[in-house]
Amino acid sequence: MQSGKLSRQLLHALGREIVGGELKSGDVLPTVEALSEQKGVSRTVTREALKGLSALGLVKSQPKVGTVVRERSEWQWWNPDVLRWSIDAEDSEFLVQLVEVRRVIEPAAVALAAKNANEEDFVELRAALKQLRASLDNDEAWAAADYALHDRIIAAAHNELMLHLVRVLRDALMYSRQRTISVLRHESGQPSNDAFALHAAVVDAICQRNEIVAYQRMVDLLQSVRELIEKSRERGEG
Amino acid sequence: MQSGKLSRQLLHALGREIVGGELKSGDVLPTVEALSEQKGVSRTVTREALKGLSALGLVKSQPKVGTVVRERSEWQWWNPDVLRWSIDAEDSEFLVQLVEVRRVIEPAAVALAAKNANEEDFVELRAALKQLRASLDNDEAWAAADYALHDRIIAAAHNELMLHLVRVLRDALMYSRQRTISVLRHESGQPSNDAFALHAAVVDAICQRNEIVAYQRMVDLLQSVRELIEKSRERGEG
DNA sequence: AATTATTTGTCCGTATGTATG
DNA sequence: CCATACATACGGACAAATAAT
Repeated sequence: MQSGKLSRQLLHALGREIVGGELKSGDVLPTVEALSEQKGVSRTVTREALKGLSALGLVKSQPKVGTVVRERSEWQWWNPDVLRWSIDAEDSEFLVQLVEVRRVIEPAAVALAAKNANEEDFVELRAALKQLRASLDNDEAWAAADYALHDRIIAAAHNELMLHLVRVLRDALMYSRQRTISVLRHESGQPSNDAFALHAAVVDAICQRNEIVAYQRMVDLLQSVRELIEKSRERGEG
Repeated sequence: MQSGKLSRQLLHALGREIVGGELKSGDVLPTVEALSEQKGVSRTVTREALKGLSALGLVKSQPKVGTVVRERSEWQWWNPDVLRWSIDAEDSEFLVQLVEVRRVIEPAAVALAAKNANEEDFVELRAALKQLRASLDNDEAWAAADYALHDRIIAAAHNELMLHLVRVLRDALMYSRQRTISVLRHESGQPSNDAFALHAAVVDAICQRNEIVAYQRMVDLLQSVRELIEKSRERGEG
């Protein structure tokens, strides 16, 4: 019948219900038997789905009591699925928090890059910056070069944990922006000498291994992107 | 027979083998049949364990090919279990990265607190700071007050995602320090007027809503803690 | 291009452990 | 201490997918 992964489908369905708020903290899910019948799947599938929810901290299963939804504070927020379900829930407050976290995490990652970057990274960063400058006249090329540069910057931190964290964050933001197409066009800002200068300032600070300045320059950059997005919204493009 | 959760035990056993490096990227695990027999559990249990590993991004299962260990870049590093297994692996490089991430995340969280704290938070923060000052003559009370203050600071950021991130990070660090007892004694530094001043500077910056200064003051604080730990190690207490 | 072998994915009848009342 | 209800565990059978021949 379904294409493979029945348990994954059920996992996502239940995950969305919980994160979306249809099932609230303390609510008890139907028994494995009942759920299986409701969804038309076997107990094995249901059990695996509940196992998955349990691993994400969304529910807790106990004999006799059943499977209950846990507090939000117990959820594993930094799991990609949980993040996506949260975005799907269209909670504007959550989106604000997501953007907010990016605004402090990325500068922090840049500060780490300023600390850990080696000569090789400097070369790569300057090359990526050069590519960005060469893309001033092409929106698509600019977006690609912008993405590549940001990626290079994080990689220069030489920290697997930070790299993964920023990636999860970036993926979540990109997913959320698939919903507001007009913003997507501006996600990396418009090509301009000003925008380029902001990027160059970040790279310069890293190459000087100045953590504080690197942090501040990234804050400046994100701020400018934010202003561009807000302006485009004021013009009714949102 | 066994005490509940057989699948969880198997999940942890396999997780440790993978994260610990005994099973390397690309390695193929035994079939469900073989694993079940090896470990003396049913196929149901084995399947659930593999499902858990899959959810953590540690493995990928495909018909005919089997269950293969994925690249480190695919792992969900910010899952508490993955972090613990990584710490158990005794990879000194990983511990360095963990401490490093803390060194930039906590200041970032403080910067966020400086942005989002309200009057109520100011009152709470000043109270926590007062408590810290009152604990200058007692190591245990100091540690407790220090912990409470840091908690208050993060809470002032009013951001669920950041709160959870810092908590996961803190839990991981505390877990890793259960192994180096002597460091544990100094985890919050020694009570001193200098240490208190560093904390007060952080709180002051937050209350002035100065993100940059708050960030820098937290960097200073963590740096001083680091110096204390290093000194204690030089004295042969590590 | 088709067949086969292998392995995961799925289903379900049954048995056991455990906590509640 | 017993009865109940629920999760947990077992294992035999079948379906689906895919690599290799």
